[in-house]
Amino acid sequence: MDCKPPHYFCSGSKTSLFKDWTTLGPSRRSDTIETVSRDDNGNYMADQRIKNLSSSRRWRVSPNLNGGASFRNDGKRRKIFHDGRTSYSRQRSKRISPLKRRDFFNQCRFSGSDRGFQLDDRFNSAADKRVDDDNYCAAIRVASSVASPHPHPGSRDRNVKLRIKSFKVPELLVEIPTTATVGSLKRSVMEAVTTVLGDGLHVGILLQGKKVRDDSKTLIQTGISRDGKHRNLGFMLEPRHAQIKLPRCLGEQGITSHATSFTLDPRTSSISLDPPVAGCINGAQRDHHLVPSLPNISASTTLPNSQSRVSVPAISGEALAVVPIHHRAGRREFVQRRIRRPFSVSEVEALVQAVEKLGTGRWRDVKLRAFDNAKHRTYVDLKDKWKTLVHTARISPQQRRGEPVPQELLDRVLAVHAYRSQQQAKQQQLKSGV
DNA sequence: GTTAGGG
DNA sequence: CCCTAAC
Repeated sequence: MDCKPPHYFCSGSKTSLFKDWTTLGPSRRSDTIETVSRDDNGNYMADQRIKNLSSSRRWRVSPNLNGGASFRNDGKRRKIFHDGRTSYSRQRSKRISPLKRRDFFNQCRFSGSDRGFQLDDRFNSAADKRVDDDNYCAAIRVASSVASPHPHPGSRDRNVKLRIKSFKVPELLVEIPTTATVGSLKRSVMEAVTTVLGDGLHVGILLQGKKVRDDSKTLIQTGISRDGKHRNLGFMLEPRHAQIKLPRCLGEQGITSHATSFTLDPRTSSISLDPPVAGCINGAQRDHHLVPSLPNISASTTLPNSQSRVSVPAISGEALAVVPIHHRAGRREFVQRRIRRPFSVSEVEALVQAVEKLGTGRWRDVKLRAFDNAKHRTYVDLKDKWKTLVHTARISPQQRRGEPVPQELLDRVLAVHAYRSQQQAKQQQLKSGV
């Protein structure tokens, strides 16, 4: 019935995916391990807390509470969302509060000392470089040098030192309604990127043009050895799925459930590597769990009238570092604000009537009496609505917004409120006065 | 789980 | 609508 807003493919500038990184931990020379996250305005900032990607991601939405694009992976939550939020308050009570969210993210934060280690391109052995992309987080590090400061004596011929000079991630397509805000566009792109980096990618290794598929092989067995003949060794970020659909809910301005999807371009780019060089590593990292880290996206928000895309091209780093995240299944989890659903006049009528009968302060009963079938109205909502009704009734009609509430109803609101206030005042006097 | 009130 | 102290 309602016309579906057109969708634009939004184009991003071909800027580096991994710029604006800052030093995260002790590093030597100019090589740094860097993390990227965003500030309160949703901008991505370096060296702040990382919102981690959770393998057990249950439902994901925009962190911006006002109607950001969103999607969720959790069937339970989705069910609730689609069936009218049955028992919403229960659900809500289980959500992560902002503080909890902060705590959650803090657990995922990269630290320069204990958590953030630097593989420094030195692999202890083939087996040690066991990159389980589901459990590991790799941060790209721009390095000016690959020189190993502490070469491990006697291990030179058992280790291979790799320097990744460039890194590309697959192209992203972000589809978003034209009625979405720029902010939600940004969030959509972020969601797409984090999803891809979270569990939509895995690392592939290309050796002399051939994919190395057997993870159990050692580097020597595979041919990635010390002889320095493998200039064409490459790492790839490969889409785990050729296409990832992200059901989204844009809670903005009546955009409620436009399916937005982004498509992963299956094309991948390889990482060029310098010839292997003997090196060493100080072990102890083999059990760290890593997942791809969050790159900085600087996609332009211009909306061309034709299809284009958010392109997430390449970084121009020179080395790769791997940074662990303690959080095992550490994935991010956003909380979405409920979509705004203004009370209709009939709802106001029902509310006023119920409050006239039950009075204020029995919102659960009011809910049961007048809104038992309105699953999206909690008793807190009713309490809040009453509060705004009282306020609305007190201000001038010119100041009121939204669908006009009949003055008759507002008069009743004031009458009930005055009566209840009076009762309450008497109670107070009884309590303190005697 | 509800209520009440600030955000 | 959200959040949460207080009950």
